[in-house]
Amino acid sequence: MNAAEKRHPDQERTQIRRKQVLDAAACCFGRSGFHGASMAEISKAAGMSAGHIYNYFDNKDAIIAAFVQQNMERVSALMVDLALKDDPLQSLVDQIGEHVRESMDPHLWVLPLEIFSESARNPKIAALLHDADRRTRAQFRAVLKSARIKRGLAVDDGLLDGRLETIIAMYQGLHVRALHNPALDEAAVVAGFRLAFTALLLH
Amino acid sequence: MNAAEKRHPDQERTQIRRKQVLDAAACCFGRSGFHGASMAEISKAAGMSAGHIYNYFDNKDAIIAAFVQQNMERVSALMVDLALKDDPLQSLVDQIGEHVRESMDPHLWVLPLEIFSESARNPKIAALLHDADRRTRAQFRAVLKSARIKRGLAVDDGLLDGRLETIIAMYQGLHVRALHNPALDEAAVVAGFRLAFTALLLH
Amino acid sequence: MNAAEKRHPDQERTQIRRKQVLDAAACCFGRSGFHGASMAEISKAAGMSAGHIYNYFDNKDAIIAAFVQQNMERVSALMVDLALKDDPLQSLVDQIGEHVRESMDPHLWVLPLEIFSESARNPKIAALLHDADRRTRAQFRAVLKSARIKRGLAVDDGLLDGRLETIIAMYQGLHVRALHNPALDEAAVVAGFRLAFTALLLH
Amino acid sequence: MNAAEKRHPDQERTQIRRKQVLDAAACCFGRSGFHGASMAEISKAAGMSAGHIYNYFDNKDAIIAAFVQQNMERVSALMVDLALKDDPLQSLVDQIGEHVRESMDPHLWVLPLEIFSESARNPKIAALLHDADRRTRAQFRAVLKSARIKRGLAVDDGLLDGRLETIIAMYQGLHVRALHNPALDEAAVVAGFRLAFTALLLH
DNA sequence: CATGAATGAGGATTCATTCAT
DNA sequence: GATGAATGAATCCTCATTCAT
Repeated sequence: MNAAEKRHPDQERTQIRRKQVLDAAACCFGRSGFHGASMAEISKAAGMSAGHIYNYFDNKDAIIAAFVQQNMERVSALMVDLALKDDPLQSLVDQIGEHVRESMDPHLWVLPLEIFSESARNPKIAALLHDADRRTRAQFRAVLKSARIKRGLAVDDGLLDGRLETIIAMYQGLHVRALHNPALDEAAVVAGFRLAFTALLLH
Repeated sequence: MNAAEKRHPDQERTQIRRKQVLDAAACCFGRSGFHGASMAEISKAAGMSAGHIYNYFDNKDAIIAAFVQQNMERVSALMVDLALKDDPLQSLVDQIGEHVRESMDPHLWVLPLEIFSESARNPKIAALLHDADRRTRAQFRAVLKSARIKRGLAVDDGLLDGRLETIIAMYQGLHVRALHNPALDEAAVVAGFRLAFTALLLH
Repeated sequence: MNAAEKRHPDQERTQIRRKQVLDAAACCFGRSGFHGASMAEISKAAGMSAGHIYNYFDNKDAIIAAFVQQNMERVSALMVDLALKDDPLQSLVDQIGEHVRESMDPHLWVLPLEIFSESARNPKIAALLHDADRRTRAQFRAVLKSARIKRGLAVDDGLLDGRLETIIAMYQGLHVRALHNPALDEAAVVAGFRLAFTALLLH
Repeated sequence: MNAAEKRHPDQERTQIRRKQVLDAAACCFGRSGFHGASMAEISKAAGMSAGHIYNYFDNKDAIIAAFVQQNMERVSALMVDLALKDDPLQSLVDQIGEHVRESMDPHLWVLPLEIFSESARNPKIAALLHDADRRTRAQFRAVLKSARIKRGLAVDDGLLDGRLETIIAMYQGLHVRALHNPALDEAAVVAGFRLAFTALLLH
C-alpha cells in the first residue's frame, strides 16, 4: 500500500466501491437497458446490498450519469492515441478494417445507443455528451489539421469540420447499421468506407 | 362523407382512433421515451381513456410496434420516390442539402434513437426493424444498380453493398451527430457529405 | 303463435332473451367461474351486445342470482319425480348406480361448487340456496315418511331428518370426491353407497 | 430466544412473515373469497405493505397455493392421529359426535369450498388437491385395512375403497349441508351418520 | 330494440428509496 | 460500513357499467 493510498484509505475504498457498482451497471444496462435494469439487479451484480449503493450514488440517475461519464473518457483516450501516430490520416484509412470489425459487434453498441436515447430525455446526460463530444471534436480537428499540413494538403478550415463530422457520422452510423442489418457484409463496408475516407482524408 | 366512408363507418372509426393513439404516442414517446411514457400520459394526449386504448391495441408493446411499423413505412415511401427520379445518383448528391437539413432537427430524431435502443432489447421490435431494413436495402440497391448502368458506371456487385451501407450509415450517423453536437455546422456537413457521396456514387 | 304469446309479445321476448343470457352464462361460468367470466365473454356467448344484457338484468350479480335460481328449480323437479315412484325407497337404492355415474362427471359439478362458494359471500345467493334447500328437504322428507309407512318401517321423526341429511350429504360430498379423486372407482363407490343406503333407507 | 432462532434469525423472520401473510389471507379469503380478496386487503390484514408481500410470495396465486398446502397438512395430521388409535374403527364411530359438531361451524367450511371451486379452474391448485387427496386416501385405507384384520372382519379390497370414499364423501358433503341448511339438526345428523358408519365400518 | 364505444375505478405487481439494526 | 426489510407511489391492464346513436 503506497502513501497516496494510505493518506486517504476511505476515499480509496469509496473509489473502488464506485467502480464495482459501475462495472455491475455496465453489465446490467447492456442486458436490460437503463430503465429495465433495476437497482436490485445492479446491486446483486455488484455484490453489495441495494441500500448500500446509495452511500456512493445519490440515486439511480447518478449511476447512469457516472456510467456515461466513464464511457466518454474511454472514447477521449482513443483520440489521444490517434494524435500520437506518425501519419494519422493514413492510419485512419489503414485501420478502417479493424475499426469496422469492432463497430460491427452489436453486443458492444447497445450501450452507446442506450446513452443516446437517454440523452434525448435527460438534460444532465445530454450535457455530458455535448461536452465530451466537443472535446473529442477539438482533438480530432487538431489531429486532422496538423496531419494535412504535414502532407501538404489544403487546410480549408470550414471544410475541415465537414470532413470530420462526416467521418464521425460514418462510424456512429455504422453502429446503427450493425443493429439493423445482422448480415452486414464487413468486407463490403470496408470497401465503401475506404472510398469515402480516401476522398475525405487524402484529398 | 364519401361512399367509402359510409360503407365501413366502424372500420373507419377504428382507423381514426388507432391513428389518434399513434399520434399521441409519437408525442409522448418523443418527450418521455418508450418506457417513460405511461399509458395514462398517452391516453390523455390521445383524448381518450386509458382503458379504451386497449380496444385498439393489445398492450403497450403493440403500440410501440405499430408506431415503429408506421415509421418504417414512411421511410420505405422515400425509397419509392427515389426510384422514380430520372437520375437517382445525381438526385442523391443534389439533395444532400435538404436531407442534411432535415436530419439536423434533433426533435425529429429522438424517436428513431428510441426505436434503435428498444430494438436491442425487444426481439419483436428488432424483427420489425430487420425486416424493414432488408426491404429498404433491396429497394436502394436496385435503384443504385440501374442508375449506375444507365450512367455507364461499373456495376461491382460486392462493392455496391458497401456503397449503399456507407451512405445509409452516414445519414443514420448524422442523426446521432445532431444530438451530440447541437452547434453542428450544416454547411460544413453538406460539404463533407458531398465529398464522400461523389466518391461513392459517381465513380 | 298462440294466444298467450300474442297477448304479451314483449314479455315473451324478454323471457327468451333472459334465457339466452342464462344459457350463455351457464357455459361461461362453468368455464371461468362466476368472477372469472366477464360480461364481454357472456355477451359474446349469448350472441348479444354487452350493453344489451343490462336491459334484462340489473347487473352481473343479478345474472348470477337468476342462474342459481334456475338451477335450484331443476333440482326441485327431480324431487317431484321421486315422489311419483311406486316404492321410492327401493328406487333410491336401485338408482344408486346411475346417480353415482352422473355425480362423477366432474364437468357437471363445477357449477354447483361455484354456487356454494359464492353463497358464502353473497347473502342474496345464500338466501336462494337456503330457500331451495328447505323446499327440497320438505319434499324429500314427505317422500321418505310415506314410503316408510307403506313399507311398515318405523317412522322415527327425529331420525328421519338424520337419514335424509345423511343421504343428501353423501351425494353432495360425492361431487367433491369426483373433483378430488379423478381416478374415483365408480363400482366401489356404488358398493359403498349401497351399504350405507340399505342401512339408512331399508331399516 | 433459543439457539435455533438465534442461528437463523432471518429465516426465522421469513417464516414468521409468511405465516403472518397466510393468517391474514385465511381471514380475507374467508370473508371475500380468493378472487374477491385484494392484495391491498390482505396486506392491511397482515400489517405490512402490499409490495412487501412479494418478498415472501411470488404472486397472489402462490399465496393461495401455500394456503391450500397448509390446509392439506392439517388434514393429513388428523389421519396420523387416527392411525395411532387402539381401535380406529370404533374411534371413528365414537367420534361422529365431535366430528359432526366441528363440521357444522359454517365459518370453518367456507374456505374449503373456496378451495374446491378454485381447483376446478386452477390446475396448480387442482394438482395440490389431487396429491393431498391421494396421500390422505392411502393413509385412511391402510388404517381401515389393518383395523378390519384386527377385528376379524372381511378385507374385501375393492369394497374397502367404496367404504372409505363413502365416509369421506359424507364428511365433505356435511360441510355443504351446513352451508345449505343453517338449521341443520346436529343430533339428527349424528344419528344418521351412526347408522351409515355402523354399516360401513363394523360389518 | 340493439349496439359497442367509452369510461374510470380498481387490481396485481414492480421498484427506487429509506432506515433501523 | 453494510444489510435487506419495508414502504408506497406508480404502472399496466381489466372489466362492469353507461349512453349516444
